[in-house]
Amino acid sequence: MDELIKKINSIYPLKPDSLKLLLDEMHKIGLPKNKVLVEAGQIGRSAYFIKQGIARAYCEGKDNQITFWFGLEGDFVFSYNSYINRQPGYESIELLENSILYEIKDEALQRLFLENIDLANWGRKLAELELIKLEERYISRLFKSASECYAELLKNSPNLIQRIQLGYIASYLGVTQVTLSRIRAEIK
Amino acid sequence: MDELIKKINSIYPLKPDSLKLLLDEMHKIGLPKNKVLVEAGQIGRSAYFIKQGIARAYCEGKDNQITFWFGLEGDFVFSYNSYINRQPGYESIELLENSILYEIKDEALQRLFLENIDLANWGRKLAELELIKLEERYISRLFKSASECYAELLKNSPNLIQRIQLGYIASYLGVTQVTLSRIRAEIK
DNA sequence: TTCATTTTTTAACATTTGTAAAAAAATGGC
DNA sequence: GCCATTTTTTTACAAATGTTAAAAAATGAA
Repeated sequence: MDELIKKINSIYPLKPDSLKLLLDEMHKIGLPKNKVLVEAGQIGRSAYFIKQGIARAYCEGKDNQITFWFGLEGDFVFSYNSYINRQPGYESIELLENSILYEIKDEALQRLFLENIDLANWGRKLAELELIKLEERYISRLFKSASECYAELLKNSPNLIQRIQLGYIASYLGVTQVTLSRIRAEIK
Repeated sequence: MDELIKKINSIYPLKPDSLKLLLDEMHKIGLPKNKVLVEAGQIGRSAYFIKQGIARAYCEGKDNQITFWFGLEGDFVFSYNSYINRQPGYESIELLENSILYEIKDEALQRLFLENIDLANWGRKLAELELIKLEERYISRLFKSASECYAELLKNSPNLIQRIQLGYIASYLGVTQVTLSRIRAEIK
C-alpha cells in the first residue's frame, strides 16, 4: 500500500485526514490476464491503481483494434470518457498480465470530490497531469516519425517493449506491424 | 459577459456566490492580431476566455512550427504545460485575429481553487473536459487518414478553415501543406 | 489600381508506409 | 520434446506522403 500512498501524494499532497478518506475507499484485488476492466459501450464504474501488471486501452476499428494507451505499475487506470461524462465510453481496457490493483468505485470518488476540498483539488491535479502527459504525447507524434517515436519508447520504457506484444505497440505508435518490424530491423 | 457565464456554468454549474468570486477576477481586454499570449520558455501567467477571435498554439521545430491547437469563440486558452506545472512551457500561443478576451491571472485562479470547493470542482471538471477533448482528437488521428481528418474538420468547424491559413491547418492535421493541397484538390 | 509580398496550388521525383501473403521464430499445452 | 498456434519478420508491389521548385492566386499597402 506504500507505493499507492506515495503516488497519491505525488499528484497533490493530501492532509492525513483526506488521505484516509480516499484510502478507505480503495480495495486491493487480483485479476487475471485478459480480464476486461472497462468495456466499450458500458459505463466504467471504477478507477484502478496498478500495483503490479499492465493494462491496455483500445478502440474497435472496422477490422482492427487501435491501442492508444498502456498503463504500468504506478499508473491510474480509468476510462476518461465514461468516468468524466458518465456515458458509455468508446474505449475498452484490458489486462495484459495477471495483475494486482487497488479499485475505487466511481461513485465513492465523485462523492469525496464534492465533500472534501482537499480531494477535489487532488482530483483536479490528477486530471491536469493526465492532460499534459497526453498533450506531450500528442505533440511528440506531430513532430516525430514512427521511427523516432519507437526509439523514444525504447529509451523511456524499455520494459514496456519487452512485456507487450509488438502488434499492440505498432498500433500505439500509429503504424502497421510490418512497418514496426522494418523499423526494428534498421535499428539493429 | 453573458456567453462567459454560460460557458462557465456549462463546464460545472456554480453557485451564484462562487460564480461571482470567479467573475470578479476576470477582466475584459482587447488584443491585436499576432499578439503572443504565451511565449515558449516563459511561465504563462494568465488564462483567457475568447469572446471574439482566434488563438493558435504551436511549438518551434528545427526549421518549422508545429501547430497543435486552435481556440475559437467560447474556448478557454491556457498553456496547460506552464499552467499546470508552473514551469516554462514548450508552447507558444498567439492570436490570429484582433480579439476580445477575458483574462484571469493564474495566481488568482490557483487561490480560488484552494479556498472554494465549488471552484475546485469547477477547475477539476475543466481539466477533465479538456482531457477527453484531447483524447478524442488523439484517437481520431490514430484511426483516420489525413484526408478523413480534413473532411471531419470541414464538417465540424467549417469557419475554422475559412479563417485560418492552410499552412497552419496542414500542420495541425500532421501533414505538409502540399499534401493538404492535394487533399483539397481531390475533394472538389 | 499597381506592385511587392504572402499564400496556395501544381508538378516531378524520392521516400515512407501500407497491403497481402509467405516464411521464420517464439510460445504454450500435452 | 513435439506439435499446433500465435507472433514476428520478410518480400514484392501499391498507395500515400514528403521534398524541392516553380507557377498561380490572393492579399495588402502605397
